[in-house]
Amino acid sequence: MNVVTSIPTDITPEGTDYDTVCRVIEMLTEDYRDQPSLEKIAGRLGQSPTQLQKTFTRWAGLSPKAFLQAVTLDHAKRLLRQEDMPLLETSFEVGLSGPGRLHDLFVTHEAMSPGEWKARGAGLTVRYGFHPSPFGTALVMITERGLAGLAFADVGQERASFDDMAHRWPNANYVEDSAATARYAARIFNPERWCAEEPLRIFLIGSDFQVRVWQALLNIPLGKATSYSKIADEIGQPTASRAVGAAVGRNPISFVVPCHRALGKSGDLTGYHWGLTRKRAILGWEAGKA
DNA sequence: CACACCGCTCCCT
DNA sequence: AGGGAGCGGTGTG
Repeated sequence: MNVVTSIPTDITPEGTDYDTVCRVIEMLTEDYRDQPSLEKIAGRLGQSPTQLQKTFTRWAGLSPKAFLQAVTLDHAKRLLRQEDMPLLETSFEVGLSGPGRLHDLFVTHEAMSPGEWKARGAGLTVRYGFHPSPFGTALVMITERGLAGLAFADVGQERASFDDMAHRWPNANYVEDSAATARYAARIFNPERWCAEEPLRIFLIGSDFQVRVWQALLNIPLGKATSYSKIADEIGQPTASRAVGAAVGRNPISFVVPCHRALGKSGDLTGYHWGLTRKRAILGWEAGKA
């Protein structure tokens, strides 16, 4: 791997909307037993309920109350119960990932060949950059064949996020190019720029099994969710739900490949590579877009 | 080959 | 609610 000279720190200003949302989520999950009221939460943040309302509206077009509802276990269970989940398109052909995604980010996907996968990124040039997002700092990685990586970093953890990603394709050549990646970030996190006519090109770098799991994730519409066991069914390996979980956890293109829409069968969130709080935030944000 | 490690699930207190 | 067993893919040696 090339030596990396440019890892910015602390590019996201403190006191952002996401920061506030995170703290609300954390308060709520800490003492979920005695559900603190909105007034109490606002008070603990040193804000008025009205201010909190404004923050959520700016962030996701959602009231705090609607957001809280969207991230409860009950709501997750309802998401899992729905029957209209599209079936997985089993072919590896390039094409739209699924029908009927009116408000969702459209993508076309291309997967690495098994030979390329074994090379662990040899001969691949990856350009990367850090950008602010509704969910904290995002690390965007692109190749000539499309978007290959999207990671998140907590404040001051930019280097750790980069290492996490770079170790996945250790033989690739990494070049800082935030001018190029900024265009991707701007589009990915702005729903007004999601359109079917010009789908976002993504490049799935993973094993055969992993790519099949990630393709299944692409079929989950915005505002919905599925379970690890359902994904296992869809890819034709109904007893492999645990392996599915591991593969979901290795998804290199967070958010765009919606691994946050995979939940435990009971509706538990069970895990997220970039932190459970972030998974809740993304699901809540999407509830405001669905 | 043999492990150990995982964003799982099910069954049993 | 929490523990244990069995599950399949992957990385390491």
